[in-house]
Amino acid sequence: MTADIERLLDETGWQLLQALQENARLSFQALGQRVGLSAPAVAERIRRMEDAGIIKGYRAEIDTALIGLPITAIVRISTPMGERYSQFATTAPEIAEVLECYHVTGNDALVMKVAVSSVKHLESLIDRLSVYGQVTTSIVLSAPVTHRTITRQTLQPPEDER
Amino acid sequence: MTADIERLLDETGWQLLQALQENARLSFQALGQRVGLSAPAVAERIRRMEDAGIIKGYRAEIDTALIGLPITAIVRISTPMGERYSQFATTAPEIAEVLECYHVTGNDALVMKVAVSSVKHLESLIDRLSVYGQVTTSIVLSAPVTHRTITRQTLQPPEDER
DNA sequence: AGTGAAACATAAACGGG
DNA sequence: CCCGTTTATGTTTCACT
Repeated sequence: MTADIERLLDETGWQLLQALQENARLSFQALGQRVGLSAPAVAERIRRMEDAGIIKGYRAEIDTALIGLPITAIVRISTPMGERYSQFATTAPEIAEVLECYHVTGNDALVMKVAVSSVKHLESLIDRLSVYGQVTTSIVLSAPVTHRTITRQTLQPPEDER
Repeated sequence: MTADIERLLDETGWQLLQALQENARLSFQALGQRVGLSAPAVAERIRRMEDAGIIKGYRAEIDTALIGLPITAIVRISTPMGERYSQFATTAPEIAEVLECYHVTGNDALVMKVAVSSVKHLESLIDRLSVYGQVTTSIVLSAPVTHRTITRQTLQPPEDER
């Protein structure tokens, strides 16, 4: 963490980040009231956090189940893939059903979160993915945590665990 | 998908959803220009999508690596957990490092995405989690896809796969 | 469901401390 | 680095279609 970024993350910076994680459409004025700053001051701080790359963007969160994608699954692709990995890294973004994709250590080279409209749709997706390695599919039953808000606290493991 | 919701998801509705997934801070006026509607009309449509639950919220996306959480990992907890699962479902939201947590089918009862500040921090987290079952940890090396924008197309598997 | 205009609120730009 | 003011934009309400 550069000194540059550390300077932005004082108490006020964290309060702004937290507020924007909870509701990204809050006005600068509303944000200012929460943190005790004027709207222009807030606007400047947020612009700097955007420029520094701390804030990567603002996104509406959509209920996939409600709009016709009732099944969410975690799909892992294991098997040594060799050069097929770099190929997959470029094709993954083109598979519409893949909401998230991670290249990870360990036996499973790839872990993905996917959303599909039916079991048949899931089957066809698995077929398409099995070209790249052995596919393991786990259907999501429930999600106790979806998008945890990151706070200053998240960074602070207990004293003896840093 | 109820008829109620289907009515909101015409061409314009999808365009608005897409725009808000890309930039949740766009003004109603700016959105209106994109979709060829007046600002009040856009405000109404969005309010209805919020009320229907299609839009669950608006969140700032934070770069975890930049703010002191350089390690992201996918953690799975396997092992039959029996009644310990329901216990975990309530404690998971209290573990600050857990960004997402899913209860899934298959051998691994739980899949989580976590962010930590160091290897030592990761170790301590794994220790805390191992109470609930056998823990498998995969460190994220890269993320070819992080938050895919859901479009109408996502819903439309090829003809013979519906 | 959508428009256009008016009243109101918020944002951006700029100067001052 | 923050505040306050001014000018430009954006939001909301409402009468009308």
